[in-house]
Amino acid sequence: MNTFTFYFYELNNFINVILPIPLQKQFTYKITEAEAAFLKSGMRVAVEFGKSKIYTALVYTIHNEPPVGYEAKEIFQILDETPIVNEIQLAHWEWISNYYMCSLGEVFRAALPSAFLLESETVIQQNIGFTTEELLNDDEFLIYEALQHQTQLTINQIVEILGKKAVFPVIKDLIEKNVINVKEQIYEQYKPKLIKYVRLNAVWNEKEKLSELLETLSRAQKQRDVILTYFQLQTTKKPIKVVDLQEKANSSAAVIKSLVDKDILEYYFIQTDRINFDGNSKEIKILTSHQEEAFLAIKKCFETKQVTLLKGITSSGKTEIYAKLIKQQLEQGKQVLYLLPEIALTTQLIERLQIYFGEYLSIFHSKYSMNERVEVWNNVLENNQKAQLILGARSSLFLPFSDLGLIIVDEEHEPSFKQYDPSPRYHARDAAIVLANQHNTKVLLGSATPSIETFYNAQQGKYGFVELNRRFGNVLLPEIELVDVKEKHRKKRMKGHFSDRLLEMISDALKEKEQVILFQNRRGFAPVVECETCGVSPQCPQCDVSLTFHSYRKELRCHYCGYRQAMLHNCGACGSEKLNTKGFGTEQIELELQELFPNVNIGRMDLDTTRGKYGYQKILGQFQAQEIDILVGTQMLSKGLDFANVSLVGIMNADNMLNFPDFRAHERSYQLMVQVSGRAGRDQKRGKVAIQTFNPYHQILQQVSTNSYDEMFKEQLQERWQYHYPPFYRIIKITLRHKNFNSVEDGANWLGKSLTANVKEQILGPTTPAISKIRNYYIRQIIIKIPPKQSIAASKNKIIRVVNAFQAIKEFRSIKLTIDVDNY
DNA sequence: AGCACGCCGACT
DNA sequence: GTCGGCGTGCTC
Repeated sequence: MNTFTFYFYELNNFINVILPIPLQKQFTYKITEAEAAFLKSGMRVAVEFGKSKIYTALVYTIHNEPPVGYEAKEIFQILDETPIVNEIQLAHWEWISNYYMCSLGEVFRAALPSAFLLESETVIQQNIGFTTEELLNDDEFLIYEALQHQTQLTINQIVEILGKKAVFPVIKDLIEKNVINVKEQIYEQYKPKLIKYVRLNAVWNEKEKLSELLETLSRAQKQRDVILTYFQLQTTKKPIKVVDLQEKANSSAAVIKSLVDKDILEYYFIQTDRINFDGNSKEIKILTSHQEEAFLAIKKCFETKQVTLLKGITSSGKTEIYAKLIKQQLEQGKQVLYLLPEIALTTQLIERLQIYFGEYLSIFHSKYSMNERVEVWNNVLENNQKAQLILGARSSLFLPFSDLGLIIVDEEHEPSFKQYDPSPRYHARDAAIVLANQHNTKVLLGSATPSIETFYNAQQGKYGFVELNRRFGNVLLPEIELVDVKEKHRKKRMKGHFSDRLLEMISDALKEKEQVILFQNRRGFAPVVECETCGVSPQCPQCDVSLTFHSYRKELRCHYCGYRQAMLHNCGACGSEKLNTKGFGTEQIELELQELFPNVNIGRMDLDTTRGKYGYQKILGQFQAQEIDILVGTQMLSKGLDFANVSLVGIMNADNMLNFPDFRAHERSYQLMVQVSGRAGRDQKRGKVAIQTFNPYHQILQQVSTNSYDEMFKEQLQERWQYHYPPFYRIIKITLRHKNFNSVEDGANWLGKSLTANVKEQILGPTTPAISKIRNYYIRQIIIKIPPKQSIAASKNKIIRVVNAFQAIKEFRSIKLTIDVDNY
């Protein structure tokens, strides 16, 4: 080695990586010259972090600046041949991290399917053929010896064997000396799916053997049937799946297995993609003149505006317009992202788009398995045709698009586009607009009841605006009737929670063999159980809420922490046996209905009945097949379900949503009621909606019944301005949580004072939220309102400085603090 | 976020 | 006398 190359080697190579942890810092690792030439931004590497942890990190930058103050560690292993994350994504992540005040690592963790992040349970195995034991030092020999008895060792086991913590240098040495390898499957959790096929053993292939074959099976009727079915299927010349054969022959796996055991049949495997479409695609319906008009208007808006809002009432045929826009992009070879709220993804919409775009369409949401998600990711990364159109929930925003032509955000007003719990707390609609900007492409927002912010932006000319006011086939909007429950109570015309008017309407619908949907925005049986004698109701021991009674299992549950206990027989405070229920939920409605209409099939759809991947489909399928006459459910009913035979929608109690303590309660109530109403009367007949309320003169109810979105918007906007809410003021919410009541109290007060002193904005709080304790953590909140025309970025910087000062105080170090930007 | 290091109570 | 509780500080 001459001096020059020696010097060159000393010219160090480093990478900065993103680690999937909530730390703002970047971490620097040392790499070799060869690694520097190979690695690219967006590839994954495994790195040692701390003394005994290995993380999947993402290469961010490659450089030659040695870090000051510490010696950089070397990377452990390179995990990718080519980048799995592209430059646009990285830029987008950076925006999310800045805007939503979280670390890049948190975005990284949320963005990648978990299969791409390796499990920390690292396992080593012995390399076959290593025999030169004399090369090993003591520690290494100990491990080598252990591997003679055990095929694999975990890091913890190695720590035990060696009796010390720093085991990575030893492992590294062993890898270099070719003694061991790190088990591959740790890095690649993704397994391609294998399908089991069956074929005839080659021995029996000749025609004349057939009779001989059947002869040998003359005494096994079932097996004979299978063979005969096999020959039938074989005529199609396609590979025969074991499941298909089993089904067609009306046989069992055991019968086929015994044929395999007799060497008559044999199994073989073909690798398939999990996500496959095998139907026939159809041409998009020709647009009606109104749809065509809207389509052209959208195209026109896109010439000057990056974002366009399509406000189209329920069943105005928005989907067909989307389809035509999508088609144009696909024909140009561009990728399209179609975002939908999670719950809407299980519905007929998928089927419809599948018919139009089957071979282009991939679906991506949280109920898909890890493996399915990796497949979609790879297909998008390689820009494969079958993933050119992505239909997905908010997280599909993070897929590795490289050539996006259009983003559609359908049901734009839906609150579920905002992520609340694990950071990053992003809003998918807003992040989609930024992403589109980075791809230099367009966004179409669609809704029948746009959010106040979006409609305001459209009104201000920031977004393009197109309206579609006619229902497909000119079906009339449902007739909405407000039922005054207070009045009915006074006149004693209530049966349980049903007014005589609603019951009459239900009977009428059932008489016509039509279906009914009843909406109650609360699950369970009765929210609160109260003692008649002393007024005490049972509380959750871990949270500041009353327990909810679920009659099905006769138990009390907490909807915040999942705590459950058996229903009490007498009051825990005074011992009285007079326990009463207050309020009502879906379960109780279902029960009352069963008594009122004993011969009618009733279904219930809420969180409790839709667990599991196909939970929804099952209930909805039954409803579709008209096995269920009345469907009772929570707001999951409101999402894009089209049932031709539903003529009546009943809203059991409009008041509890209107009185919800949130600045959006009125907007949300309006949206929800309009969406639910839209389920009534899809075909020729005009649907009916009954809304039961204690206050029929409430302006929102009036606006719902007269279908006055514009009036609702004007009124709400006025209130937003008056009380300093979005879209005029921006809101950042800080939440503090601690197991100790006094700790949060002190911390929140300190933070509130410091924010007031250092940040000019309106600081509200600290306040105690309506639910002051969850899972034994006491909660305090501080709201920061940023006035219009003030730099949000500057305000955030000031907030960050105060928060850093807060966290530097050791008494407050144990307080869990979350920042939620645009917490609406 | 994890995880190790470090200093005070109930137990073999 | 030790095991283990969770406070505190660091991770390239």
